[in-house]
Amino acid sequence: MRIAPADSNKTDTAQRILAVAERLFGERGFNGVSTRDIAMAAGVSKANVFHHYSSKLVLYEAVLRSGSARFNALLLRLADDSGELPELLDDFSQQHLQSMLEHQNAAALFVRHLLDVGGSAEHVMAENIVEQSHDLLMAAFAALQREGKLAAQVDTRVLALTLIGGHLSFFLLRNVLVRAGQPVPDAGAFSRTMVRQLIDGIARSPSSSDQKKLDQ
Amino acid sequence: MRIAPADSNKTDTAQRILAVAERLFGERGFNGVSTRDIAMAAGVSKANVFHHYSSKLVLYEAVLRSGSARFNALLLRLADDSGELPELLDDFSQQHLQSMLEHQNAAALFVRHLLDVGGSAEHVMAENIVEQSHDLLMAAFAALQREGKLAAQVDTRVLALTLIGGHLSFFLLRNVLVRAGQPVPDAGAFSRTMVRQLIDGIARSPSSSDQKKLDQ
DNA sequence: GGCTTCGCTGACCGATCGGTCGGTTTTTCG
DNA sequence: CGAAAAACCGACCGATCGGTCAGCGAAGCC
Repeated sequence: MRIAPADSNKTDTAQRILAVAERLFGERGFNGVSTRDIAMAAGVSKANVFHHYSSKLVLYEAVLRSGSARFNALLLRLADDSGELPELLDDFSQQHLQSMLEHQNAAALFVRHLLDVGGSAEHVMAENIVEQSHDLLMAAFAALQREGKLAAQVDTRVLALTLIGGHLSFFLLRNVLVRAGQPVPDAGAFSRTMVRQLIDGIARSPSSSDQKKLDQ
Repeated sequence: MRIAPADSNKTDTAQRILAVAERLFGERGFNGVSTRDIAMAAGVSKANVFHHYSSKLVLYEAVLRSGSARFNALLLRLADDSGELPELLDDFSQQHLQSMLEHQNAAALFVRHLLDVGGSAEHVMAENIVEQSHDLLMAAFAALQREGKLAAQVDTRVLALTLIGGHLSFFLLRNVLVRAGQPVPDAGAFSRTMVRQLIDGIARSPSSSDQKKLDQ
């Protein structure tokens, strides 16, 4: 508590354990990582892990919480955005995808949770966080629609799922795509192209939305 | 081998073990399921599981293989499709999403694999299957583009990722959406709406593509 | 009939799991 | 300084893990 390190009041060691746990849990899932693995990777004894976190599950929940805190901060920044549709959507898409890739272990963790069927406490927690961000995105789209920036007949819920779904598949498949040989778009180019195609549609040549720097 | 049961030459018991394993692995992941769990759920002794499958990993790979066989059969049916863009995309999207939901455990299994980082043998296998289906979809889109049914400036790779990404997010989030209160579109309606929005774009009122039964 | 093969089982194995405990070092504070 | 508190450790615990093994009973084959 000397310097109050911005994002937490945890000890250095406790934070290091948390960071290592986030990486390992993200890479291999809860059951794929032992407390011995975490202790060894963090350079401490296994007993010390239990000194800072009373159980493996508690540590796991702490990882989940810290990841969700980061993500919520991102979403709140997006809420009070303004501008025209292409730039707005571009900005959000860009930041969302970049954030997924930057914190890939946390992202993987949440996806893993959505796959699990059980109604466990952590599962519900992960669903709550996802639902919360979904609501935020939906609200933003609804506002766009009210202002006439988004066509009235657009189903905003479907749009939201399509947009974050695109990010999801890019995130999950980027390694596969790399192996496939063809040149792989970086995240920025992918996000930009996807948003452009979403706005203009894929059936005809573009006309309604601006075209300026998109032909790069 | 008496009746040669259509899809395999395995014993009844061996098939039952396989089916149970697919469900459990899909629900909880490889490390989240013990061979005891599988044996108990299948109503056999644990030793019998090892009689039919030499190791847990071999059983897991068998599950993966049977899942990929099903999926490949679906893809091949899609390849020799013909018609106009809206119907074509609608058909593919419809069947792909429906297949994901029908075999949700297999789908979950593949997603889990894409999350894992290790270059293990099963991981590579899962990536190969996904890459293969990705290539098939890409080829179909390229043909559409050659025939002029798809706008020339469309990036087919991005389109493919957007489309299956939409399915992915629907698949992952359907439980969350249910909890969210608002009416949840069924898979068919979701797929139809997504394809329509992809074709027409979201920025303007539709004109180029047909509109007939979409206002349902 | 006998003899082999096959599906199947309960009992057991060493290894590893999450978690605990007693004790030692380091830090904090009056 | 000295005492209390917090950080940290090696050794250990019962439970469960994946996997093995000797043997049982029914079916197929001569």
